[in-house]
Amino acid sequence: MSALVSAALEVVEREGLDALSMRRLAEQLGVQAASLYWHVQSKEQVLDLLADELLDRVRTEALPADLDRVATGEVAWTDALTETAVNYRAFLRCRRDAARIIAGRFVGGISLARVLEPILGVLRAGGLSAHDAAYAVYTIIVYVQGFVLHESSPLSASNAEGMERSDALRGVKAAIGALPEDEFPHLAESVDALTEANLEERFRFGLDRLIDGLSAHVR
Amino acid sequence: MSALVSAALEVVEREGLDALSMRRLAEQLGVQAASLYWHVQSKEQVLDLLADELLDRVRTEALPADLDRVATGEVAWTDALTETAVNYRAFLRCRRDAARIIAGRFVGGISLARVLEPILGVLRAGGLSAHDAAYAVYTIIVYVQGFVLHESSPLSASNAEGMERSDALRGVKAAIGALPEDEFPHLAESVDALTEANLEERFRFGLDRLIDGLSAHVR
DNA sequence: ACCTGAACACCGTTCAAGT
DNA sequence: ACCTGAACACCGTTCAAGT
Repeated sequence: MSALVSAALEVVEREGLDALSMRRLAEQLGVQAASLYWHVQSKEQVLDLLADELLDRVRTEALPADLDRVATGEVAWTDALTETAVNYRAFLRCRRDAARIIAGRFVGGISLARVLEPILGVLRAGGLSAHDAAYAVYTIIVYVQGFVLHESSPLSASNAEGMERSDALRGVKAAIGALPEDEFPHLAESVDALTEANLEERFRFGLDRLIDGLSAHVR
Repeated sequence: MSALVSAALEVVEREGLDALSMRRLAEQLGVQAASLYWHVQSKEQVLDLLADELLDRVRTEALPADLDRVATGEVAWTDALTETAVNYRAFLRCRRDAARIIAGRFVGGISLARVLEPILGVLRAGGLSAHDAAYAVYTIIVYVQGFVLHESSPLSASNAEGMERSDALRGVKAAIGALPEDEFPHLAESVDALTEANLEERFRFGLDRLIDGLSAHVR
């Protein structure tokens, strides 16, 4: 990994993606901002390199080790797929702003290929056609990235001025509670589930439904 | 709708979200940038207002008119849900940068409540518990937003220099084709489905699997 | 081959001052 | 109640010039 990418990664990890400017990145490298343009074409390209590096870490850190044991019948393909998605979410959650960096752009490089290949293998072993496996892996990725993007998105400025996320959610809950119940009967019933702070269960619910649906599609 | 919000919406529609600066917005209103801060606390708040306005339009423009005919048994809940998701995607696709604006922040206001209420009604009529209906609507929203975010995301700077999206995809396809086939056998089989330019069918595939899974969960 | 200094055309935000 | 002018501390990017 180039010094530039590792410096960029360090800035993002310590100060967040919004703090990553060409000037800040140059400072991290002990160099002037203008110098970066000898190594790189634009800030966009820095973000591409960052996304590619993160994708590489997805492969080494988030892909379960036993994906190849699906083809041998030792592991159920639905379980392998679930574990992959759960690990991917965990990865995106723990590396600062990783979801924003990866989801915001489409880098069709070798790193993506290396991530997709084993997952496609799991789906093929599960009995999906090459066509459906492509669609399925895309769907899973979109769901996981969309979920993490949502759960780590800033709350609206109005209800988030330096607040804890859970406090802000309590505010939303209170606001829903104050709505006329005859106009919003279903919302009133579902408010607790909608404003839970722990999204673990919610993630699993959607993922399980999705994989159930894929499983039913094979039969 | 306030003049400020409608001006902001106009700038976004004509020049894109990236062109929306406080200075550009002020110009649109025939005023100095500093003046905006009498009406609004920050740019963040402008984006919140924008998201809220768009959510209001989701309700009036994207929610199917016959959602209440699910409760009477005239319309199948799965069909109503599918139509809602399809319409929502179409809405996000046709209003410039709407996905980025809405997905990027969580505005727990009345506009969101008005969107969620009828969808929750559909799910409740379909037999889901209040708890599961909450999870299900969240899952659908995450999937649709994640999908549109992905399909309208910029391609990496390296393969998108002023290129058409379809040309860039052809480039990705060629790159995958050049990979050693013994190392990437599944990718080689799935490359066509992965690099299709038309995402209509792909969207429906994931959505159908998801709603199938929800449907199976009820029984 | 790699870096600097200086500049250009921008940002979001604040604040005293105006009407 | 609403707006301006000027300023502050930033941006990404270019380019001649340095070593």
